[in-house]
Amino acid sequence: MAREITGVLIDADYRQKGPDSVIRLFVKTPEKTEELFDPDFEPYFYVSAEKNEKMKKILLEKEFEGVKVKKIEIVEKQLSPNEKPEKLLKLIFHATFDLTKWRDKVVDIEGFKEKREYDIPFHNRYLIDKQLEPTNLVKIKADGNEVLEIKKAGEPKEDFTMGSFDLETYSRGKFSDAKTDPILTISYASKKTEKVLSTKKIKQKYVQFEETEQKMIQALVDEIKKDNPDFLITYNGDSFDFPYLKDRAEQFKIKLDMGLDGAEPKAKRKGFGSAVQVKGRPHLDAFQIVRILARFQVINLLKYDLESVSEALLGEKKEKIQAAEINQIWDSGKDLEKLADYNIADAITTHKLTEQYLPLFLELSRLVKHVPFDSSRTSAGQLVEYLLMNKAFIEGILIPNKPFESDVKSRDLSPITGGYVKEPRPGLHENLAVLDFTSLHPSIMISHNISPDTLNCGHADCKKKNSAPTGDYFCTEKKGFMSGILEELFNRRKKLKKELKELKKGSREYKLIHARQHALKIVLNSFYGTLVFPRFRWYSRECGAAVTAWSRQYVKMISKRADENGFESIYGDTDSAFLKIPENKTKQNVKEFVKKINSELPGIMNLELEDFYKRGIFVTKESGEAAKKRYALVDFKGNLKIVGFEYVRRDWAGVAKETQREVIAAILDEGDVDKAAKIVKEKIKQLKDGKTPKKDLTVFTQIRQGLDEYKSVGPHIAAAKKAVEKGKDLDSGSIIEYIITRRGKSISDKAQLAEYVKEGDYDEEYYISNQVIPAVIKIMRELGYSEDDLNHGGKQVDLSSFS
DNA sequence: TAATTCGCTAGACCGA
DNA sequence: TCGGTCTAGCGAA
Repeated sequence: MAREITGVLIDADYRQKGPDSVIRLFVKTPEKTEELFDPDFEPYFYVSAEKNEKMKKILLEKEFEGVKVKKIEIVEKQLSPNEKPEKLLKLIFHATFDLTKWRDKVVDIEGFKEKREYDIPFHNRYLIDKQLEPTNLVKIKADGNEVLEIKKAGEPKEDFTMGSFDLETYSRGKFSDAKTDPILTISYASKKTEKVLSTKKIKQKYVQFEETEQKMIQALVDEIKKDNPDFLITYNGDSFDFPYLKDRAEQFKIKLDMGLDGAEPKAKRKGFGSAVQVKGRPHLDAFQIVRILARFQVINLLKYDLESVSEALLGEKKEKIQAAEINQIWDSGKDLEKLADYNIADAITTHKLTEQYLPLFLELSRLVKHVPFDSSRTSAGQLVEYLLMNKAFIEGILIPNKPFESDVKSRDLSPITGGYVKEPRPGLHENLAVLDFTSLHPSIMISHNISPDTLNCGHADCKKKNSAPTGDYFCTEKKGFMSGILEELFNRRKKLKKELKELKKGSREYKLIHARQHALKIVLNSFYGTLVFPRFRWYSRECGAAVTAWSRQYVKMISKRADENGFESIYGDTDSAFLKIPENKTKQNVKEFVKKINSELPGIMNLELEDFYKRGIFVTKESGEAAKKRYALVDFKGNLKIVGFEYVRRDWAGVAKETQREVIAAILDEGDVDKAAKIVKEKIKQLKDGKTPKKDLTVFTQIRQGLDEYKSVGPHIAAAKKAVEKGKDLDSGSIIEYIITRRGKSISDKAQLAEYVKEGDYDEEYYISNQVIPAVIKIMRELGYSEDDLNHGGKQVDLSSFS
């Protein structure tokens, strides 16, 4: 009996049914989430040959490791945007692993020219070919659970539900080992319930006592099934909670059938690590989400444990309980309440965190046709690649292959020249205006129609009108494949931003549209970088080089024009110009200047007045040249903007960073150099007196290689190695928090993990000479102070003589 | 199988 | 013990 289903497409994968790989969909309807199969969709890839008919005959007979092709169609496709459609073979298979076998062997057949689209994951292939948008509605005609017809059907009105869980484990040795160490408590949180399962009795109302660990794990599974959330959320569940839970469950022979079809969580290789999938009830790892946000520079934190993230993103302070303390609480049976509170807080925080960012990832899913499981673990490359793959499919153009390793290597060896950074005029400046280009790289690509397929089109007119400073030029007659999609995305975002102004902040609609434009922003900003990413399918060195060459030309032009117009251009970095407004010029003059420039810029390119500033300082390096990418500004409301300096770096001690900030504030905002000197002297005195607290002495540095791979062992590596000997679990990726103590010869010798250091145990000489003084001296020097002046006597300098 | 290049700085390393 | 060079990390855009 045929029936019609309308619901939200929440997940997609495939199952093996006999010889066939069959697409499986999870569709959430108002009643329940349905598991459906689409048996009509088959794995395929393309082959072009010298003689198609002949090749077809040969291949139909062929058998590789006992596997034959299911059927072969002859289709017409463009091999690239500029080529005429031509005939080629579409090899269709029963199963994905048949395809995998064939794609390697088929290259050896005589007459073979090329293979294409042989490495698109089956579920993604399906979503593209059927033009479906995960997390949006689909309308399905089905016979039982078999899909007869499926198409997209707009946006859902309902929000998704989430359930998060978190484990607390015992550590018999140095750290928890699932082979021997039990799970102590498990928290679970959703909109409907908050509870902690525990094998010890704890008095809070939300704690549910279970006699054994086995029963506790079973209770978690039951809880998830009962609560039935759309998504399952963890913080670092990909690497810790799920692998641990699976290991323990196996030992107790418990089936973790928390998936919708009764399936157990399954680890899947993904990027550098692995991701854990729960079928039909997608598992989203909030830690992965946070990492992506960090990569896209949506957030920037000292470290990414749940406590730091909670405070920074939710504004909620959360106390961390160390593994040793968990053991102690458990063994003594004292303070079990504290452990339960901690455990439930983890689940609740994880839930809130995901709630905040889920809309963004849902929009990314819709935009690039990724299931949420994938979009929540994506990369810039993937986002752009899938957008282009989708466009290629729609236009009947074949997707380019991924490059060979040899190509990747050679591409790696010839980087392009990047943006232009003007050497600043060092010193203190008054009355500044900062101008910058809005979305410089995308706007250049759109305005100059930069795309691999418009490159050097052969038209004399295009060469005359649209040549990059590199000598390459781009077609002005035909819209480019890449620049075309960029323009479309750009216009969509522009429209959304306009809509946003009409909406009430905080409303559901506002959040939705905001997330949508944010998703577009992330993708728009990713295009240029992928162009020169060696593994990118649409890599084009010429296009990338043209973008930056034009960017250098434009930013230099602004600087020059500013000078010609009676301003003084003092600095600029990639897309900006810093102007000093002289006595005889006004803010209005700056605005007029910007307007004039904009009337001359091509296409959608736009110069923006970022802001006016009362004062700014640029400093001199040891070499005597002015330092780029380091400056501080103060606006007319007294707000400081500190860029590049130690203050914004996590690998400097808080005492140095804070002193630097206060010095900058005294000088820029109050114009009081002597106050700045006093601040420094006071901090030095505190250091000498041993009064500076640990937290202001801690330096954060990430380990970025294996501990044994380092040629040069810096303080963070030395501290980490010592800690590993004591049993800490530290490796590539860990962020080391260390302090320079008094014991040892070199700085590395003296470095110890902050958690092992007692208050007051620090090398004050190091913190004075290697932290505080270097952080402030460059700034003070611009105003006539020397290191001696700071360490010893006072010196009176009048600020007015420097401005 | 993590988008790019430009730039600054500290501290180890190494040979004289 | 010194001074130059190299390794390493992080930030700007």
